[in-house]
Amino acid sequence: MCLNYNPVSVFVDPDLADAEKIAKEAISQHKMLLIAGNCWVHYVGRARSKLDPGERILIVKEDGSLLVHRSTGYEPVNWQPPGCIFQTCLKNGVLELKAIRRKPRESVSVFFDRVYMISSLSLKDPGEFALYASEEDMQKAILFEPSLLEEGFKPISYEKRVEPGFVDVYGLDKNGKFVVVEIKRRTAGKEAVLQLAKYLEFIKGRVSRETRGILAAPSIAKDVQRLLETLNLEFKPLDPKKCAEVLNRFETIKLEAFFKQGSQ
Amino acid sequence: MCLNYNPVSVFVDPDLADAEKIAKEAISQHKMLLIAGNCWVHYVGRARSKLDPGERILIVKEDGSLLVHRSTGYEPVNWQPPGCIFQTCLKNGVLELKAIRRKPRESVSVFFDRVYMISSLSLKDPGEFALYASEEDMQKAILFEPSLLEEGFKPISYEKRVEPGFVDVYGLDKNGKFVVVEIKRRTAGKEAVLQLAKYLEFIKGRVSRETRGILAAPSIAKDVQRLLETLNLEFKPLDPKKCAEVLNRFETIKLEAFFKQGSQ
DNA sequence: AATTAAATTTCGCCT
DNA sequence: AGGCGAAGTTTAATT
Repeated sequence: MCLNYNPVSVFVDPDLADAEKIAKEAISQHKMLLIAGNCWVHYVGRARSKLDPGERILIVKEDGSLLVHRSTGYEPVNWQPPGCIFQTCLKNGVLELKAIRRKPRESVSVFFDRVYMISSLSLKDPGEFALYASEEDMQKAILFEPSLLEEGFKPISYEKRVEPGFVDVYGLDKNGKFVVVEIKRRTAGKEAVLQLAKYLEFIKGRVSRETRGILAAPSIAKDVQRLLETLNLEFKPLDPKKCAEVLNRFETIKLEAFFKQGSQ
Repeated sequence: MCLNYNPVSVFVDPDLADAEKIAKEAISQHKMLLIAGNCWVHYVGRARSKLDPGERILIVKEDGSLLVHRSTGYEPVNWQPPGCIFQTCLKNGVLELKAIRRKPRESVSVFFDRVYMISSLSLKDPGEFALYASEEDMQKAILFEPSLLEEGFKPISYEKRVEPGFVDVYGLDKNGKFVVVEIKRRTAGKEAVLQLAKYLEFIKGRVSRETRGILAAPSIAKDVQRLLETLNLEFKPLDPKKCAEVLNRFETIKLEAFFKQGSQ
């Protein structure tokens, strides 16, 4: 009835007393808790709701958030945001799991009379989430659509090896000057400016033409902007959302080209 | 490594080939699919996103919706609304699960290199979900706050047994007339009107005072309204949300009274 | 902390 | 099916 493996423990068809023990332990140890069973739900707070009995999935996350999912629908039928306090109570053959929140004062109670499966999970999740575009995507977008950087820009190469590291994008402006581009996905900090300065220094020593250094990022702090200007570098606002639109457009074009080719 | 019980099958530490088989089967049979494992996610569509590797929960529901949940946060990090088409692909030790939607054209791909647990579930869920107030709650709200029905209304009893069934609420109006109230949670239909008429007919035969029949519901269809008027009955708009506010207020009052009592 | 604006908003009601 | 408005909206950014 029980299986353990690395970050997960699964119990199938536990009695409600065992289920309560497992749930209590998972919650107190800040593990993710997952229950499949027959339940009904009461919510009182900003609004109020009742969910009549049925088989559903309950998730309690490490941060004290709660989700009740039915077998259909993208949205949870009931939920509670992070930071809840939890109580469990086993009485008359019913296991109650209550998630309480203050500010606003509200609570969700889930009542189980059957638990088919209960699982506690310790999930390690260091992965970064990048909406619209990662730094790599922003680089790709500039290569697809160089005018994102400035009118007349012509990329020559990317991820170019220079002594201190790799130059994100490297090219010529409309006047034939060499341009070194450093891309940041978030508000550019001092490090980004210094990095760009280093790369430019290296390039200057190896090229006879005039050079420019451009820092492309969604935004830049005022004091960092001053440093940038002191070092004779430039800032270009680059919106990840705009980059995503460019990438989607080009991928669609590539896709259409593929279908055209395929149909001939 | 595998446990079966009634509506759920759970597989712990399956190899990716088994996981693919289980996933394919669950999806084709319109069962709910649940995977815990190490994964990364790409989304392209209205927007675009990348999620770097980490341990997460994937849910595919019967209706073809998809959810990727991290260990924290109330919202899914990636998702796809109901009605998706699914593809799976096992290649180079990576299991890809792709959910495609048209209109708008978008797709979410989840790549697993480790599956800790995979489960398919056949959940039966007939339970009704009532936001704000169930019919019973609306009845309770009128008893707490009779002016919800009309100014001067005085409830006498509720769930009163009459020959054809049970009268929801029963009382006197400000002029001393008997009032029979029929409550519906949704737009009132013909049945509700006929039911109220039946109850009122029964009451009329047993009471010497004048009587009124009031149908309380969020709304009523035009043709049903005509029938209602023909039968000399009345309609009173009753908003479940307003009822919920009343109930919350009274529960708070009851709670405060309880605490006052407790502290003395 | 409070206010405002955006969201892969979603969802329901109406035409 | 498309458009509008509300949501237990939520969430992030800004004052």
